[in-house]
Parts: sequence; structure tokens; C-alpha cells
Amino acid sequence: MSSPDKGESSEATAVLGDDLIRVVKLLHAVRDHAPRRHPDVDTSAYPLLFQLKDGPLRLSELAPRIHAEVSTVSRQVAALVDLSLIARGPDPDDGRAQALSLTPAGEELLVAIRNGRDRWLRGLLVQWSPADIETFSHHLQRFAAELDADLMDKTRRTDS
Amino acid sequence: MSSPDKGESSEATAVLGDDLIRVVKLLHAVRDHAPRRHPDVDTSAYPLLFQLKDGPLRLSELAPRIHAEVSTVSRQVAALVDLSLIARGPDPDDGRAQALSLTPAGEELLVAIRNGRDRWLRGLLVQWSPADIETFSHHLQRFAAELDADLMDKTRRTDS
DNA sequence: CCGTTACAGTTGCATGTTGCAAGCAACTGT
DNA sequence: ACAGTTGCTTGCAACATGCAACTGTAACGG
Repeated sequence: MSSPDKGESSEATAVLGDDLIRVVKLLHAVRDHAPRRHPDVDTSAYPLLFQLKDGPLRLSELAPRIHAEVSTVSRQVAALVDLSLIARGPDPDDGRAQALSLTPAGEELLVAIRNGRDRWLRGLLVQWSPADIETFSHHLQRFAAELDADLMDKTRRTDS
Repeated sequence: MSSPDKGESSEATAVLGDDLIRVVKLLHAVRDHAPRRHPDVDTSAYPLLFQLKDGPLRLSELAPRIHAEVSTVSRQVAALVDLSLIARGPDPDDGRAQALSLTPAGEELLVAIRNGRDRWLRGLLVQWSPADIETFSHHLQRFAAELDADLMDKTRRTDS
């Protein structure tokens, strides 16, 4: 504590870890102050909407993508269907399954959310140079890829 | 979608936002696969330990730092006291308050957690150049600062 | 010096979310 | 046609959390 051992080259990742956690915590806290785009839609529903952005998905496909249980997602989907934000379509290949897709209202909400977040981020980073933003974005993307691979590895090992 | 409108300078933050959320989600998911350093300590207790790293704190000081209610933290603290990971000391200035501090066992656990996370991160970033890690860390730190300021601003405005 | 108000922390209660397991319906292979 | 599997829903119980009421201590004013 008394002597800052900056000399250790291994320290880099340690401090990175601290900041990583700090950012996660902060983002979580900020989320509670974000303006509501829709009175009845909780932020926990956003990931669902985002996943459906690129086309219909089955429930069983949707659940693992948001790292949640099927039963949980089933309930969340039910709520969003009641709000007419997503629709259950028939799956062409399987009568049991359902093809979940965004309704026009759902897409609209998704755009509103994304725009709002974008506006907020832009305000947050006004003082950043475009190059810095670019680099940060690139690193973040790469980091996400590493995480994804790591997680894939870990889940595969557990499922064995 | 068909035409990649990279020309729009505003697009940069939008994609950054997506990746940001993606990383948060992934980190959350990875957390569940992290090895347990202590059988009875949940990951939700880690923030408490980290906050006490730099010296004793009152409960009322600790709670806002981890963005939680006093009552919740009170229970979490009670659990950790039972495990002898943190200790309640008397506050020199105020008999009602308590000075929470890490016990030796608590510090030991904290070090173990931090080391484990560091090892994991280092493995995750083996293919990154030290320079990239450095830059990423720096940007992350700066981003955390922006977030902090934003959050401070928002909470202050709400409390008014 | 004593009474009143303010503050630190704890606990009871109600609420909301989650995971597991059982159940139902539909598909697949023999 | 039948057995087993798969996709999804729902009942149940456990858990964490926030709010409000409570206990005990300190600070303030007469």
C-alpha cells in the first residue's frame, strides 16, 4: 500500500480489471436514470428486442443469446407480446415452435432506445477525438470477441 | 442495412453503445463461471470487500458507493461479519456508527479474487500487444470518469 | 441538566424475479 | 401406431431487494 509497485508489468491487466468492473457498475447505475422510452417496458426487455432485430428467432434460440433460462425468457416474451411489441408467428418447420419477431411498434421502440442511447453516448464523449472513439470502439469490439470465445469455451466444458 | 453507411460520423457511437452492452452482458455471464475463491461468499459481496480495501468505512458511506440501499448492505455486511471477513469496529467520533474494516482473512480473500481475475484477464488478452492493452485500459479509465461525472450530475438533479 | 429532535443501523413485511421441475402439445424414428 | 424427444408454459419455492417502522445514540435548545 505504501509503495506503489507500478514497476510490475503484470499490473496492467490488474488495473484494467478494476476499471472494467467499475465501468460495469457505473453503467448499471446509470441505467436506472435513463429515461423511459415506453412506460411498461423494463430495461430487462431491451436485450430481447435487440436480438430480434435481425430477424425472427425461436424462443429456444433467443434464451441462450441473452444468457438466461428458457422459462424466464418465456415470461418476458409473454409480457412483450401483450404489449404488442413482439409477435408470435408460426414456425414453418415445427408446429411446436414459434417464430418471434418484432412488430412495427417493437421496431419503433428499438430505434427510439438506440437513438436515445446514442444521443447520450455522444454527449458523454463530446470531448473525445473521433480517433479515440474509433480506437476505443475497436478495442471494445475485440475484447467482446475474446470474452465470447472464453465464455463459449467455459460453457462447452461445463456441458460435457 | 444493405448499404453500410460508414460515412455518417454519428454511427460510431451507436456501434460503440452496442458493443458496450455486449461486453457488460458477457462479463455478467462469465462471472457465473468464475471459480469460487470462498465457498460461502457470493460475487455480490465482492464490491463490499473492494470498497473496504483502502481503509475503514461506515455503513452509511459504504452503501452509496456500491449504489445500493442501506438496508441491503446491512444484511450483506452481517453475512460477511459472520464469516469473519470484515469486522465491525467502533467509530471514534460517533458511538452510533461503526467502522467496517477487512479482517486479515478478508484481505486475503480480496487478494485471491484480484489475482484470479488478473490471471484470467491475462489469459484472455495473450494475443494483445502491451500497447493495445495500455491504450484500452486508458480509454476505459477515461470512460469511467465520464460515466462517473454523468451519474453524479443525474443523481444530483434527482435529489434536488 | 433534561427533553426534544436528528441520525446510524437493524429488522419485519411485501413485492418482484428467478430457477427448477412438472406438464402439455407436437415432432421423429422405428 | 407407439415410444421417446423436443419446444414451450406454468406452478412452486427460494431469494434478493426496497420501504417503513423500530432501537439506540448523539446533538441541540431551553
